[in-house]
Amino acid sequence: MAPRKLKAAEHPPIAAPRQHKADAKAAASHPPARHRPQTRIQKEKQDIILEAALEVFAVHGFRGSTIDQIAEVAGMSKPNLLYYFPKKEEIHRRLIAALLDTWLAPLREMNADGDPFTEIRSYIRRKLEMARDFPRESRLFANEMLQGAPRISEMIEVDLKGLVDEKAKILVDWMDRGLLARADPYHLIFSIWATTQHYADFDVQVRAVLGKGRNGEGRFEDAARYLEQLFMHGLTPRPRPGQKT
Amino acid sequence: MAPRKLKAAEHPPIAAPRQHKADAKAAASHPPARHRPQTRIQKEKQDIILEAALEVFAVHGFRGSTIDQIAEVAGMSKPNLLYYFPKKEEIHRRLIAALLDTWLAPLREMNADGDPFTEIRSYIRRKLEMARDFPRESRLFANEMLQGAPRISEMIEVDLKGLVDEKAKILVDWMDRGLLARADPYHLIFSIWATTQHYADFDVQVRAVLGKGRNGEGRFEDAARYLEQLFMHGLTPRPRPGQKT
DNA sequence: CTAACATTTTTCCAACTGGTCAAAATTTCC
DNA sequence: GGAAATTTTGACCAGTTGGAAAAATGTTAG
Repeated sequence: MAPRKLKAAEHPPIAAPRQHKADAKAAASHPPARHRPQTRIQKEKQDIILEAALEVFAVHGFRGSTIDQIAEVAGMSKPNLLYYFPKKEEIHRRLIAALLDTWLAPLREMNADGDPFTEIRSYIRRKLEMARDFPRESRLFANEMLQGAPRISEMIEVDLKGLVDEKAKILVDWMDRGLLARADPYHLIFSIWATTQHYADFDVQVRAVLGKGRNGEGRFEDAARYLEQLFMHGLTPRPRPGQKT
Repeated sequence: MAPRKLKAAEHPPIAAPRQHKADAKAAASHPPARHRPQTRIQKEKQDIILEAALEVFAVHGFRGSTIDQIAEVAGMSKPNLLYYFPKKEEIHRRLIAALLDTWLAPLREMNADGDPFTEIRSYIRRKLEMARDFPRESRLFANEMLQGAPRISEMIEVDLKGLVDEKAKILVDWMDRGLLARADPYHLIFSIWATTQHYADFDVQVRAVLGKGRNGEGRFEDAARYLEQLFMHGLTPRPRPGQKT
């Protein structure tokens, strides 16, 4: 199939919080979720706050961001914001929780039954689309990693590692069947993460280097083309002398 | 030649400040550099401070770091620290200035007269060594980028862009001569930056995914091997049907 | 030794920070 | 319409933050 070009993907509210299974001490949030689970208005306001928080946290990190900043971006007073999220940490936690899920979705889609190159190409494109369409999410994630992931160590050690282990197996299987050049599957995945997220996290640098020219929109297309070439050629199996089968 | 393994590179004091050409208002620093340029002791203390600041800034970013933290790591009182660097921003500025220079050194070494693959392989290895030996510097840089490079926009728009433009020309020349697969030289450089720096900036993630096994030391070796393969194969010129010459 | 200078510590401060609380304004429900 | 519940605001607070001032403590050259 023709490589579908990086189209403007629908912008799902990536930051939308989702209830995580809290059974016992029924949700620690103050006024919301006491008798009735969620008011329509409450959810709206919370989303506005999370949106604003994403904007701020993505740039300044957790410690570098202030509730006042977030409140201002959200267009409400600080006490009012604190009415919905009694703790600064709670906002951050909600953002991160929602993020990781969405962030790993593209990798989850990598299908063992598909053609390796089609799958990998699709994965790269999806990741690149996410870097383009959700740069703030990417930066939030990067910020967290830079700080040593103090707030999500468990998540990356379980959910993320689990998923990567699973997909690494698929890659190795493809390699075993000679459909893909033999290479370290983990580092292969790392390299896809790195090259795609780079365009979100280091956007300023990319823009600066490419100059003020017509790169404004073209850079993601160019990146897609380049990365596709790099990985497709780089991972094409080549019969080497002294290899069995 | 046999691929020299990633050896423990000498640890040059990357953070060592260097006087930048300030001619007029002779250096804004308070007590230092008034009559005599620099006392031996002053330089020592400044280096200790810069070291500590690197440690802190690299993790928490500019806004998220406090002078108290830096002072504590440096083993001195806050006012004492402020005696050497009257402004928090000044510390950061010095770090960044020294950093960018060192950071671009590997790229500067890429030699137009060398063999393309040797040059690129060396570049990748050097960058990977830097990610391994100077992760804090890498994170400091990443932090600055994430924030939109407010303090170094000029540097990246001039020095960095200039250097990349120059090296991109070399790459294109190699491609023209059929020594290297045709590809966007800018995105080629980006991909090397991304894949190598990833091991410093996302170290926690890399460690978590690779598991608690024997990866502790091996991951940089594995990464080097993998990246070498990816880029060497990915950039090998292949005569395609319908291509002139 | 001691005056001149360099360094360090103590004290202090105004602005900012995350967060509380009760009163006021608004919305919801009957 | 009005009582009850929800949302918003203003005043406030204790701890932190970047930084200033000045006194106290070295250090060094004559």
